[in-house]
Amino acid sequence: MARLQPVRGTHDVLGDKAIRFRTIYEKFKSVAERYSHQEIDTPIFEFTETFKRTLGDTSDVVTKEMYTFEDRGGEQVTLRPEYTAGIARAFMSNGLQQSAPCKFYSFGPMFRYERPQKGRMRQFHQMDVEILGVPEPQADIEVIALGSDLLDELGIGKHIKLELNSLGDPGSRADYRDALVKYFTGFKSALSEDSLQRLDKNPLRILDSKDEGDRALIENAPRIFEFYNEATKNFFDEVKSGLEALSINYVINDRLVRGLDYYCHTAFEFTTDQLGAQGTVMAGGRYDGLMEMMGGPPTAGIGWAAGMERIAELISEEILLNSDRPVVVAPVGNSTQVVAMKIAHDLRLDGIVVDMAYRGNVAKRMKRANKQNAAFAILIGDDEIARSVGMVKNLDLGTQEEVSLSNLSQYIREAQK
RNA sequence: GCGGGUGUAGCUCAGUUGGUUAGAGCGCCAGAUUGUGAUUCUGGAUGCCGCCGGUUCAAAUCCGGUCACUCGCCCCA
Repeated sequence: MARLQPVRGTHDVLGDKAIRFRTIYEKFKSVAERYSHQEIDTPIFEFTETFKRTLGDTSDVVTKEMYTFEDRGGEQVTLRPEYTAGIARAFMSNGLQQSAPCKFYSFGPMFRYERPQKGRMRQFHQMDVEILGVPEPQADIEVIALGSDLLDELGIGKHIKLELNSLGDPGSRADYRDALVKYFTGFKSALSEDSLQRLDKNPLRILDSKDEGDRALIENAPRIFEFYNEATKNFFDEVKSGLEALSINYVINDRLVRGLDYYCHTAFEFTTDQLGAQGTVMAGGRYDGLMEMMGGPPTAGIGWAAGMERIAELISEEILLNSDRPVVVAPVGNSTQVVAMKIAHDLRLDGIVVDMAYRGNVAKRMKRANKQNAAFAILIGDDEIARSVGMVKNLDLGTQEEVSLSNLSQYIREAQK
């Protein structure tokens, strides 16, 4: 027997969750469009190589988290674990260098083979925003402001803080990396096993180790800002003063890093303490080296991705978008079925949300209406048909009156105001 | 991949030192009320006690394994 279970780490989106998702998406779309971003939808899978190139052969995502398989034509393909690679690829595939700068937004499912946990699924959903072809710090400011506005409009800005850092330009970044390796190599025997691996794979990552022994060493490790050159400093200052001009609060976290080499300058995360171990709600940064690394022309890029499921857990009931309450048409007796269906259809053509009470006696059908959270029930019996009226009952007030069929739509619309 | 917790009705959960027919609330269905819902009253059905094996006269209960969920580590949105 087939297991009537969803695959581990996947979930059905329905009911309250669906409403939350839709609310978040509508706000996201509206805010992104106000920043003049265009919608883009890239395929949910790409050639495996696309992700390997961009994420690096040693990253956890590539080494153990990708859903990779061979298709019938023998191609190695991978369900996307993140957005940026696909969008960068689309940028080049479509020759959009011509129309740069490009500002995109997108929303959809992502896949990572991980052990599920609170706020972490194997199929999850992200909203994503990218600006391609703008090396100026104004893009950094705009992208962060977009994210900040969205969280505010979702009513969760107060629970979330913006952590900000600069990884520097490639020059200062490389200097810092060297200094870190040198420093930690001196304490090799004291480092945790995890950090020991990070030392040659991804030394910057040691900085956010939670191991107590590591933390003591990290305290005295060289700080990234000591290695900022003039260009880096200027860029970062512009970002910071821009955020201040827009009254966007941030805290500097010089332990906030990105492992891969194509990242530079701005790195940021919007985090909360209300989601257990998974505190990051939105994260992004600048990746000016990415396109070149993928084999395209040098193109600046900055963006962020935000986790729908995580945000869905934070937003409160009050901001959820509610849909129109339906009107329920209830035929009385089988002979009225067809006429009732026609009445329902006319109402629908007039833009009214209509459900039908399909079976049972009048009490049953009224019950059905009530369960659908209907505002009105319209009883249609032989008697009503003979006189071209419907018996319209207001289910909130318990009152009812006969309304001529030709006035039904208008009556409902007025009453719903 | 590693460690902790939990699996009993559609949902939330009780179930005594192992003891024979496994419970409650909510929800669901039916009736009171065959042209009037939500309230009220009455009645009904909930079930491989996650799955497999072991111990025992006897297992929802104890033991082992397994699967799932969940929390944390790693990593990330």
